[in-house]
Amino acid sequence: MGKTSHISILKNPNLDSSEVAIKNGLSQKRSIILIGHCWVEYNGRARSILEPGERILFIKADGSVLIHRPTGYKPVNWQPSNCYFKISLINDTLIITAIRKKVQESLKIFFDKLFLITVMELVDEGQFYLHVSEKEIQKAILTNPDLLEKAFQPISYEKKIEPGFIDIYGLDKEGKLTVVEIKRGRAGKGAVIQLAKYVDAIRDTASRPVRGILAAPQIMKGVQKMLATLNLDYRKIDLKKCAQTVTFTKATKIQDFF
Amino acid sequence: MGKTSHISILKNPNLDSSEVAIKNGLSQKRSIILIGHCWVEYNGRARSILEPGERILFIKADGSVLIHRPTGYKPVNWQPSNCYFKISLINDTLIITAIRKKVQESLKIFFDKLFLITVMELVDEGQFYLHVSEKEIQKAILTNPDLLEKAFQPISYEKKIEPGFIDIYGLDKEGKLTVVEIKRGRAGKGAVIQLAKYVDAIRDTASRPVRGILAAPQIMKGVQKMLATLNLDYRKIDLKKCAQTVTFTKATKIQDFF
DNA sequence: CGTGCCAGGTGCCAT
DNA sequence: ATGGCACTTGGCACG
Repeated sequence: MGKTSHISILKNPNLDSSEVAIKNGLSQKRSIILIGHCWVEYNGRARSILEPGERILFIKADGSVLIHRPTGYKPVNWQPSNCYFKISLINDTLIITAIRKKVQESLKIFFDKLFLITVMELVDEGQFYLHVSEKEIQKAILTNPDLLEKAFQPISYEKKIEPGFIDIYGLDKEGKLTVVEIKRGRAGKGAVIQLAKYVDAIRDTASRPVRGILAAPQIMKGVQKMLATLNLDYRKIDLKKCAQTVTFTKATKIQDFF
Repeated sequence: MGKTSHISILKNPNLDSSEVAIKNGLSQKRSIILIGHCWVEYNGRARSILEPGERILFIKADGSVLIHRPTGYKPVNWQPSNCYFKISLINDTLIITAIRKKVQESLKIFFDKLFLITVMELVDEGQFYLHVSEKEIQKAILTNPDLLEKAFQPISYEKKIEPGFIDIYGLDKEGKLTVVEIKRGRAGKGAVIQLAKYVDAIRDTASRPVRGILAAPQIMKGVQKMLATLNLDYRKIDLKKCAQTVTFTKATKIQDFF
């Protein structure tokens, strides 16, 4: 048993001491990494079976579970946070059951050999910032409407109407009611359909002319024609300019623009 | 430095020896777990910054990368398999860069303190089986059409028409053309819209009566009414029976049914 | 809680 | 590569 500042390690533990270590770790809300030979059963929205092999089991302090094979960036089995655990040792097999009760789901991991147990308490207060999401494009356009179109005037955003939410709602330079649908990637037919629905809905309620703009950095093949048919517009969005417009700080909230 | 069958461990290593251990591990195609204090930059389809904190970095033998914070089932940053690495030690900071060249994306992890390095070679030949996906419901209905409706006769599946693909296409016991849309979970409005589109499309081309069936284990509130309005049917699917119908082997392919 | 929709979505399979 | 769509999707926001 080695111990660093806040990490405990067990090398080649027997299953009895493993059981104790895991139970202690869980009760103390530590994160736990188990490396060993195991097999897995999942039952819930679907069902799965993973045959025996050497894997890494990762249980986080918040009760999320990941099982990783030696390849692939995605876990082979998992359980989102807030599940509770049952640990038992039956017939030389250590059984870890992770249960989620909201959606009746259970994950059972059976270990017959453990190579390494790491129990740790990690301190992580760092903020995570993701830039140029759809929300940030929205924010950028609200901050600087010229990014969309000269003299565009936003009225509101995330406006609720029957089919869903309108990304941005405003007036164009002619003063015509305008519905803007934002896509952060290459916009496809789906985006056009969504926009058309919103335009129709607004036209019904407002009973005056309504423009529809698809705002995206790129559109897929055929989308331009589809837009033309439906009498909708496309405005190319410059992600770099959006990124520059949106401040590099998290502090400014979108609400601050109104 | 401790060593088990195929796991090497370094506790509280200095950055110099860490650099060596990581480079060796990578060149030997091992999986590596680093636990330490780090910050992260991601640049690619989007951009992100993760401020300093204690995390787990997991590099797999196939060149995939995961960075996990102490909470949340998803990695905060990642990189899919087959990326290549650059390791450098600059100003008491160990910098690990994981680069994917297909889609120009890079992930940079900066460590100023490492608590634990684990380098391992995992052997995992076990098969993974997943059951009762939408595909398997489809397979089950094709095998035993009574699971959908008495005397239903499938004609084809994944039939391509203008708006997309029809899950199952066939004749009901009256010989009427029938479009089946399958949902593996609780079907919502979206599923009804999808089904309606397909029914309309088929009606246009076939110019004879067409039935539409929504096949799902459950439907959401209001969907029944929506179906009634659009003159579409709902057939409840019994997932247990589907699971029994579909053999518990991975070998059988859906093509074998035609 | 359900409903809607985005995601660095990912993954699979089709043309 | 591009397109269409499911996913144990997860996650957030909002009525």
